[in-house]
Amino acid sequence: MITEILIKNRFFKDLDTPTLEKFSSQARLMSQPKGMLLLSQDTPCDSFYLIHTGWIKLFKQTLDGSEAIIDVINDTHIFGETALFNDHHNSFSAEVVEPSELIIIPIHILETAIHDTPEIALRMLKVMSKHRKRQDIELENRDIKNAPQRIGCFLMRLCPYPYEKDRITLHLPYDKTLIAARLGMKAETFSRGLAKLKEHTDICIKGSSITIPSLRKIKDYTCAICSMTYPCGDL
Amino acid sequence: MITEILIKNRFFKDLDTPTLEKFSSQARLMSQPKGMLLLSQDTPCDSFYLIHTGWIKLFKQTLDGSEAIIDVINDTHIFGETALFNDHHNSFSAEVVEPSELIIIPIHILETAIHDTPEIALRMLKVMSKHRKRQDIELENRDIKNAPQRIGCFLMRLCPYPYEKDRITLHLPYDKTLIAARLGMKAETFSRGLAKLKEHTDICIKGSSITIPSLRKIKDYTCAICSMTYPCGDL
DNA sequence: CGAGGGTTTGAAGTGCATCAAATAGTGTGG
DNA sequence: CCACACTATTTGATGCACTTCAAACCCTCG
Repeated sequence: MITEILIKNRFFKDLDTPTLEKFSSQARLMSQPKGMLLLSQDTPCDSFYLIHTGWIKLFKQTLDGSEAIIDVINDTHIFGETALFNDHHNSFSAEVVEPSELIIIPIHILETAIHDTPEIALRMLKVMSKHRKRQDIELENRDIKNAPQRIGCFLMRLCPYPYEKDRITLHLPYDKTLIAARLGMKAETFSRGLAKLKEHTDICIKGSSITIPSLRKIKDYTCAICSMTYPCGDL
Repeated sequence: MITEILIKNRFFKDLDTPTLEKFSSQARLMSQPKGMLLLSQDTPCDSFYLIHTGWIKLFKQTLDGSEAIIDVINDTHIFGETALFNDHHNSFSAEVVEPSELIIIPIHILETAIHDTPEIALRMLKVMSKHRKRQDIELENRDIKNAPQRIGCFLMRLCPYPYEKDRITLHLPYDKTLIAARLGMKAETFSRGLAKLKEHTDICIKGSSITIPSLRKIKDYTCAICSMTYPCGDL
């Protein structure tokens, strides 16, 4: 079961059997309800996680009690592995925001695998490289896109690939309040921004499900000022 | 000469001689004037750079002609290495913003070294991990700090370590316009923000040199809402 | 059905951007 | 060494996007 999940993931796919075995033998699959805190910023941590299903919020807590969202990630993503290069601490917290099934693996397995198996080190580099690109885009988005445009970008990235088909219906994967925070705005701004996006692109909003009659209109409105060329690809 | 520069850098220090030799034999030291474009976004690139002296701006160009600053980096930093995991392209451009001495190394050297030398892969991971932390903090800063606070944070990180000494005079490493962009604000906002910071912390501004009578005041004003604990360390 | 959180809406405030113009600073050629 | 040209920076006035505060609405779940 666990092995099956692992080999479907880019990071573990097509590894030689002994290496894969090292991970799978120590991995545990677990279900976690909404609200569960998995990592606590600056606290020692000796495991990392692979998301099988669900959504996880990564965030930083500040001295005055507020929080800054770093990312909200779902299946195929790994998190907590940064502790490896940070004295077994993570510089952020992680919380379940939608019921999730996670694979938890002792980080020392990853540590020795990186040292002993060049292929693992290489894959780790690819993971980090992808993350870097993701964060670069996020910074750019905050810099140059306004609220409705960031929302449009968010919606487009939720659309199943290939994007070509018209009339896509999707439903928001987690609370609007959290989407707002993820996009660096307040819940009220998100609400109003979505309304403005509707004016421009004829999307239809019913609670948490959204119907997009024309992706091209969203693209014209959202991507015109971006450095990425549509489609943005998997990030 | 080149070897001496390399071994002073965290990434190349204490490597075994043959490995170091592979890099140094193919490395070239060059001086580049302000304004020189070193990397162009989405253009094939087969070298990466180590900054010896000077400052380099990494940025993304958007379809409508504006640009978003990803980072502005100086000595000991590496850039362009991301092409390795991106089909020999970089997803950003790089420009010299202060006269710089750079070491340029063919990226295939790095590529084979990563594959053949576990130690190199490991160091690469550390570099990327550090970069990740840097970007996470940047995102947080944009989220929760206002303009004067981001300026304060920027100034504090310019201060020589250890920070304890009072009455530090430093001078801004590059144009105020660029610092503004780096901090995600306009030049006018930077100017006014610096003035506001002065009200709160008694810093003294003379052109591009700034005297800080009390680091504690800046810290109180700037770091109170941050997730990092002062001092922020080397990032 | 009712409590409590998520979401929307309205009104008012704030911070930053924009536009415009003045000032300071820098490098150039004479 | 000076005057000019050009850029960087500052300052002022105004506008807009987003936030804040407050209240209503809605939805879900016990």
